[in-house]
Amino acid sequence: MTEFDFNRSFGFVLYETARLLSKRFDQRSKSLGLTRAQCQALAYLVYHEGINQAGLAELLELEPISLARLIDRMAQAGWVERRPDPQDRRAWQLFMTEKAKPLFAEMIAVGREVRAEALSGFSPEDSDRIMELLLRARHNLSDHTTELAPPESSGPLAGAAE
Amino acid sequence: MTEFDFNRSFGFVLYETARLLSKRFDQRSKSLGLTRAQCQALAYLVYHEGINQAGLAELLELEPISLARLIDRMAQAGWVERRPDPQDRRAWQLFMTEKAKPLFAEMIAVGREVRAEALSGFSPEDSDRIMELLLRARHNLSDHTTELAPPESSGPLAGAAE
DNA sequence: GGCTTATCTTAAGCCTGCTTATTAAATTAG
DNA sequence: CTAATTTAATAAGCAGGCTTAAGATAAGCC
Repeated sequence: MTEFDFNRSFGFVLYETARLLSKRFDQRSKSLGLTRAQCQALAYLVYHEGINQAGLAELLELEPISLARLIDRMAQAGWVERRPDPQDRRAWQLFMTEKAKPLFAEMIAVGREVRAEALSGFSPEDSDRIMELLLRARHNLSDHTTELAPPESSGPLAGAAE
Repeated sequence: MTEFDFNRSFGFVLYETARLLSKRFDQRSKSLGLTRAQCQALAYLVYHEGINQAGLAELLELEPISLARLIDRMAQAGWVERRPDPQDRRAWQLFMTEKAKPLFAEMIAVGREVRAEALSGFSPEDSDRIMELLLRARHNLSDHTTELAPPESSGPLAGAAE
């Protein structure tokens, strides 16, 4: 009779793996002054300048209030600027500051290092496979599961996704 | 020229998937009065009665202080009891209370539901594969990467891992 | 116009995790 | 035995999630 092997419980394994990876990212990115969550928010913001908080929260799939406080800290640190939306007095338009722009190369390098550590010993096929399977799982858990995956679109950081 | 597709960045995808799944678990387990993290701690505790906090933190791969406050809340709620270790006056021995024991079946059911949602549309091979790949990644990110995976051991909840 | 509903943001309060640092006790070195 | 080191637990302070609820504005309907 084998133990309920929580060490092999899907949810626990997934959550721990993500937490350990996030911890590694934060350790390595500490010199940047940006956390993993802030990097992610900035990453989306680059391609959606002027988006409001509700829209960015939608992209990041987190609650608007969670994003609001993330933006609070980033605005405080000078990475992000809030400008009033001239069309909608309830909303802010969000912009990266010039100060934040030089950080992209470093963010990408940190991401690459952490990914390499996590996927050490993975064949290219294994790496592709885990991404594919995670994307499917994320899609299943998403609130808007009817939407399609976003198409490859143009931008200044071609092929950098890891 | 394709965008840096953060939507396909390994770390971001992994983290989001885990967060969405954890959110689902907490939504469904709210009636239990236990969060995902508390369920996980209890799950390990069942098979390690009398373990101290440092040991349990090691099993869960989180920092001792993180576990200490988790245990604070669980002791407060009456799920866990701290008893002084007669051999070591620094340490507590941790025990599940009787009150907590009936919750296991429900915890497992919630885990099963959430897993089914996440892995909807996955073939059995896909399900096995994502677990295997996640376990390898977690092992790579673990602090004690030299240790082997734990063997199948005996216990009262055979084959329940999902 | 006026009412109702929906949307954007934030407040309050909570849980979970981290880093850093402290205290107390056990263990080891000399 | 004593001193130095290690270990168990906790304190303080912070980031980042959540739920629930509120305020302000926009949009839609009559």
